[in-house]
Amino acid sequence: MESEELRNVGLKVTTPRLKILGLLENAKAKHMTAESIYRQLGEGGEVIGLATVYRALAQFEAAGLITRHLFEGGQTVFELERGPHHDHIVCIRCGRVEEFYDKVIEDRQREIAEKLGFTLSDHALTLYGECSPSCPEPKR
Amino acid sequence: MESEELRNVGLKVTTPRLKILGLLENAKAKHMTAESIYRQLGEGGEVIGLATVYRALAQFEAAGLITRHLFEGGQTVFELERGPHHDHIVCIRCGRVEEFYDKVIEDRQREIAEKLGFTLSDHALTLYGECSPSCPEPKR
DNA sequence: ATGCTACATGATAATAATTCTCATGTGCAA
DNA sequence: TTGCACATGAGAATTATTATCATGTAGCAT
Repeated sequence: MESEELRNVGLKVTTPRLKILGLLENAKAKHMTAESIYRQLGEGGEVIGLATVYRALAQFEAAGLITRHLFEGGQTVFELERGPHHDHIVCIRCGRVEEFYDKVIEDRQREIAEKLGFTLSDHALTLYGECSPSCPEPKR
Repeated sequence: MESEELRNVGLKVTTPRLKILGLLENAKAKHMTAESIYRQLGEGGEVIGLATVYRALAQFEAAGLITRHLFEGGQTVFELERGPHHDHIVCIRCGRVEEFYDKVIEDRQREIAEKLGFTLSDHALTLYGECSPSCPEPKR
């Protein structure tokens, strides 16, 4: 249960945190902005302060429960850290996000960092393109 | 000459644009923020409105003269589009930026996009790590 | 169960980064 | 050289995010 997750990372189990975690688990969209989380909770009758949403997301990220992605266009999105690591490909027209994992790339990254004398701690790889020749306009 | 570059992409040759392009070419730091460009020009006696800096950078980017990178920590940096394509590795402690190019990764990206039905138009790959075990704190 | 205390929350102010507005200035083609 | 579309600068406006602070509460110790 979600309460467990919170306790495990040393965070108090509070209603706002449970709501936010719950939404991230059940929402149709896997990648959400702080704003969209705030809005959807509000629409669902769960009014939670925007500041609390930001705080919770920051804590979840620090605890490793979620990941933050800085996609182009200034949209900062959060995603539940579940399952294996993966990177993203974003459609520049409709905004659709697909995930992928490529062992070759992962390995090369580590090698490259090492060769340059860096201790790799993280990486951000996002591809951008059109998801189909007839992709419609953004939904924004 | 820089005037050429501007004319070639259909932009009028103006003093602010030349100054900004010139700074990007000669500055010690290869990756600069709008703010740092504004500040350095000001210190050099070339006072140019901050809004103009932002405008010029946006136009240069649209014209393909420069590239915009969204590194973690909220810093948006610009870099002259010169020489071959490359990606970056950023030190999470001191902020140092190194560049690298890896054909294997580049090729895989194209293959992955294709496999997912996307037409690749761009990508962002940035590695994060510590540049040395004894790296000092940020310089900010 | 009750109280205590550290931590959490919400409303709002504050910041930071970037974009917009608009009156004025200017590159450059005719 | 002149006209006009485009450029500029100063500051207002927006957007995204973080800080402040008075008040509420989870959860441990009674």
